[in-house]
Amino acid sequence: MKKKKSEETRERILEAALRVFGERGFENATMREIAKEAEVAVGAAYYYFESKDAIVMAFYERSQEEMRPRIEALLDKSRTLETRLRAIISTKFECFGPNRKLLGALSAHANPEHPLSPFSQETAAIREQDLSFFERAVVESEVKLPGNIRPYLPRLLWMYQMGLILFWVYDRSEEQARTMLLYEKTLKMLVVTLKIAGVPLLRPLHRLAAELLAVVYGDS
Amino acid sequence: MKKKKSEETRERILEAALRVFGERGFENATMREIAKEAEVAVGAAYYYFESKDAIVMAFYERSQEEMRPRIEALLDKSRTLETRLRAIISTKFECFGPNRKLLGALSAHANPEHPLSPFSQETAAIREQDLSFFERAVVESEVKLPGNIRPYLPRLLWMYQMGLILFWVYDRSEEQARTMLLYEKTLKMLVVTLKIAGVPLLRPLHRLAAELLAVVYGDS
DNA sequence: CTTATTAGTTGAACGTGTTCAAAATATTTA
DNA sequence: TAAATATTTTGAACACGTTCAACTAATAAG
Repeated sequence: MKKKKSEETRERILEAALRVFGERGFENATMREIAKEAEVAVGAAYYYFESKDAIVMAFYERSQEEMRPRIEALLDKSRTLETRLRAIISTKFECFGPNRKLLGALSAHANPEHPLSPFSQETAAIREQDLSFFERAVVESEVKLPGNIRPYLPRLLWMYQMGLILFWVYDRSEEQARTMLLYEKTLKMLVVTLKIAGVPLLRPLHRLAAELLAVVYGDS
Repeated sequence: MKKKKSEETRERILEAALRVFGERGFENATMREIAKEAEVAVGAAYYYFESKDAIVMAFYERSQEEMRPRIEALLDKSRTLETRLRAIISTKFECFGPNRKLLGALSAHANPEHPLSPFSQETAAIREQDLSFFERAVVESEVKLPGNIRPYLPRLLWMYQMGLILFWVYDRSEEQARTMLLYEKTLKMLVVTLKIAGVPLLRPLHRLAAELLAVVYGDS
């Protein structure tokens, strides 16, 4: 017995839940059906997971664990900012792919006070780790940016990613083709923008941008 | 009897609901309590409103009706893009002010398939009218912008507004001071950006931006 | 005025997520 | 091994949003 039996039960419930979510969607899936599918009583599901939402949280966490090594490996191989960003974001698309619809039923939660929101206290740990990928991508690249803006770049890129994922989640086009176009074009724009960011013409924007970022992210 | 009695009942339920939402928050407010507060049976609330969400929808609609004349009057008086934008957005802040917290409980819905989402089919009418304000603001201003980007400007500004409102809704700072700073600084950046948008240096960005917008907003 | 039709109102009942006291099972202690 | 303790499992019960058949009040038709 390598794994504790309770660990197996937990896993069985999580798998059952993802199956039912996939069939019915998050809202229409009932805890009773999930329990039935996992061959346990309703109460058992609540013994392992605090709530229906918490099951999804567990899914997030498991996904993050799966993606981390893949992303780290790709980051090791990549040199430019562009390829680094591709490494991170493409991996997300791939790993979340099978559960894209589930994500859609969830991202109903932009509310930072909602436990499932990517901006909430509860998801802080995951978010911070994710941020560290962008920190690496930036630090290990040769991006020239005013010193008062540069510290915010990782967080900006993270936000950019979140927006892209949100678009993707609700993208109804074949194979999410629209998201992919968006992905290509915005990434190119990003690169061009960073390239010309140092031009004197844009100086007045720099000060404003720095002040703006200080407001948004506190004075840290 | 100027107003039909049923109209009064509907109004009474709506007011009661907003009171209870204000006290308890949207999630914690129960239909039973709202009905009690309005001195009707639960069923009556459902006779006038399709669901708990629908009550909020009615609130949206009523707010829009209130704001329209105010915004139109301000637009008549304003000449520059900046003051026009201020007219629209400041009015929102003022009108939604008393119910800011309620909005927070709701904007949990970024999901365009959720009826209450500002991106959903159900809110299309309201959204389109709102968009028309930005169309006016743009058309009646002297903004120089490449022809392939200009058509999208109203929608971009609308999005900018939505982002600002979202930030505001979750702004926990005293008097929402952070949002106000964000408001000032982003607006200034917007103006500066539009002013220098015609510079040749930025030519490569124009093509990318136009393609990008075509992807996002279809080919309309 | 009487009757028929429509508009408004009621509250019990349904299925939901969630709780919890009790039971069953596994583990530790003596 | 036997008893005590901890872990896991159970499903009835709760409060919620919502539905709906039955009822009452208002209005229209004859």
